[in-house]
Amino acid sequence: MAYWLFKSEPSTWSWDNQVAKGEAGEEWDGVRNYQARNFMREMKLGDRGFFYHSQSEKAVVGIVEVCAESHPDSTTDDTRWDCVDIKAVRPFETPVTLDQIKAEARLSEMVLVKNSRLSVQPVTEAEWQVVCALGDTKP
DNA sequence: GCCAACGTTGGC
DNA sequence: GCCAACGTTGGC
Repeated sequence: MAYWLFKSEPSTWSWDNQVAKGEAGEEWDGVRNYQARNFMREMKLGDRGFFYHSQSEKAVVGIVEVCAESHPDSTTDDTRWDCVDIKAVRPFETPVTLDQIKAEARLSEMVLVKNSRLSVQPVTEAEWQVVCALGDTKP
């Protein structure tokens, strides 16, 4: 199983919106970046991901699961863009802020730190464990 | 609200 | 195929 991170502006699509979709989950559509799309194409059913709020909040707030593998993005006719569906698994007991992540030496190689603009990114298993521990949340 | 970083587009 | 111009993102 692989681990990922999905970034969203809470004013556009928040953790609460995601939770409201329940088990059905929701398309992670609207991504128009090749790197991000390629990562989504690699995702497998059951892969886990962090749900990250960018902009004002800048914190990992929950855990999601891939519930549909890569398929065409329904918000465009452009065949270049694919996306996956994700569903909420559980919220973080304590959101883990970008500041905390930056302050943690074991997370210095995270894509979130290295390339802050990439909206869908891979997370290593070691990083996954550290962030979950910081958030007092079961991996 | 600003600005730096980065990705994409389009002209050559 | 290169590179300048432009648009967008996201941290501060």
